[in-house]
Amino acid sequence: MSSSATARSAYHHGDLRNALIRAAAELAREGGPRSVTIRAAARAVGVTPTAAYRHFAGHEELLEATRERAMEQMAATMGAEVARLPHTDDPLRRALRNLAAVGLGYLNFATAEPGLFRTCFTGATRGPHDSKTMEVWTAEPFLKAIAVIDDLAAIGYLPPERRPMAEVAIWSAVHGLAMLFLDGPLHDADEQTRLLAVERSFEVTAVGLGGAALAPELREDLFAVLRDR
Amino acid sequence: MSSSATARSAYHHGDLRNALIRAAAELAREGGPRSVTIRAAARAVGVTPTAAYRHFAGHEELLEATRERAMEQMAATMGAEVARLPHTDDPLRRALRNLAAVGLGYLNFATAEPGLFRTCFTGATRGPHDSKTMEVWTAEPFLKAIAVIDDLAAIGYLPPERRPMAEVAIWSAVHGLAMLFLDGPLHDADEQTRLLAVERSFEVTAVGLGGAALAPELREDLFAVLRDR
DNA sequence: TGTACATCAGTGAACGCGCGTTCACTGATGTAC
DNA sequence: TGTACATCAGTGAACGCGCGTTCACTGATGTAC
Repeated sequence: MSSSATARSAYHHGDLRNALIRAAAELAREGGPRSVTIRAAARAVGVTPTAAYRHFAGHEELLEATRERAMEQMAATMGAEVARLPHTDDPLRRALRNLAAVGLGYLNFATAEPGLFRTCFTGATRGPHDSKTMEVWTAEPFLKAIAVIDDLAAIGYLPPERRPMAEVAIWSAVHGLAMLFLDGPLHDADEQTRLLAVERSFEVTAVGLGGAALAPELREDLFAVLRDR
Repeated sequence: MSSSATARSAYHHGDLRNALIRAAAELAREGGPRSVTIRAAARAVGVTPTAAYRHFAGHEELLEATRERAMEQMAATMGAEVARLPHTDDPLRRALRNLAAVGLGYLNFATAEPGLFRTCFTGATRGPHDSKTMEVWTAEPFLKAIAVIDDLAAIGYLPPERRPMAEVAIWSAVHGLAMLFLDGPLHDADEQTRLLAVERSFEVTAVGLGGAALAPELREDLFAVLRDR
């Protein structure tokens, strides 16, 4: 019985580290990264602050674990958006739909979970040469985006001379849009205005990458993906 | 003598409100918006924290004044970048150069003064219907950008059906790029990589807005603006 | 021109807050014999 | 199978910190007469 996860004694929690991370993520969800404190997390779990120091070196380590958890949830949202895409045999259409879905998932996560979204981008860069910095690109959400871009390159939509920094252009557009929704002038915009902003941003990016206007029929197909949130 | 600004008594400061804002801006410059506190600003000026309450209702009001000051400095950086543009009679070239210069000024400010840059986007949105929200668009930096876009529309580069949300697309691209430099994977990138990122982002946005590839000669002219930081 | 006095702009001390972190400790667990 | 004991994972109290804010106060200023 003592080894059972459900019937643990009150004194020995049994899974305190994960419980603290979960509590911290909930704090982040409600109040952003600033709300993530050792004391608050311990309080939520019903444990003494000191107990947390058995599992984390300090506050920063708890925050980092919370950040990773938030990243995972963001990747899941993005993945879900891609997964519900209708099937098509047209590789260009598929690649562009994927691009739209990935970006849409990013935006949906940002607006649905602003606290977690902000936590994703907190304390990522510490000292001048912290290894965390480059990790951002290797986090799951970004790997998803890069895979889509590779597809666009593979089918020739993105010619080799325009391949470099394509991820930067795409991520900038999407992340900047998210900031406009969260902290900027689009904060109180209605659904229609936001949709228009998403459509135009996506079109500008897609056209800018491809180098020519989208075929009207393709354009409509992609807008349909964006509308179907 | 008592009315002289230089020979004020030690007891009566004479310009404490502005002195506190200046001190707060310096704190923001060094440590971002989180470093802006009433106590620290008062300390820097050499005055009791209580004295600040003669000039500000509380901490939030000081932070807001600091934010406005940071915005002004950002607008000045952008304006300087536009001002040093070489003259040309070609209206399209001029409009696109202006766009490049405005964006470049934004990026230069972000990388040169990250603390102030972050302060610009802090606490901008309070409650659900705070009037501050919409003010972001009417702040000087954004008015500069909108004026440039209006020029692009006036000369026909931006046809009416693509005019809506053009400022969103542009601001997103530039702001997102700034975030990549500040907190993202481009944080430790060398000058050449950053320049490439700026060039590609600018090109993608310009092409996406215009709907067709840039003439090679025009493209080179704009890249020259970006290189000449 | 001189002076009484209202007003203005500061001081100094204190409050309560939540935080990160450390200390000596104790109850629970599981293993060696 | 039973028990002594090392180890593990918590408790409870306390520390110092900087913060926002308030209180009763006092020194400086300038204006009415």
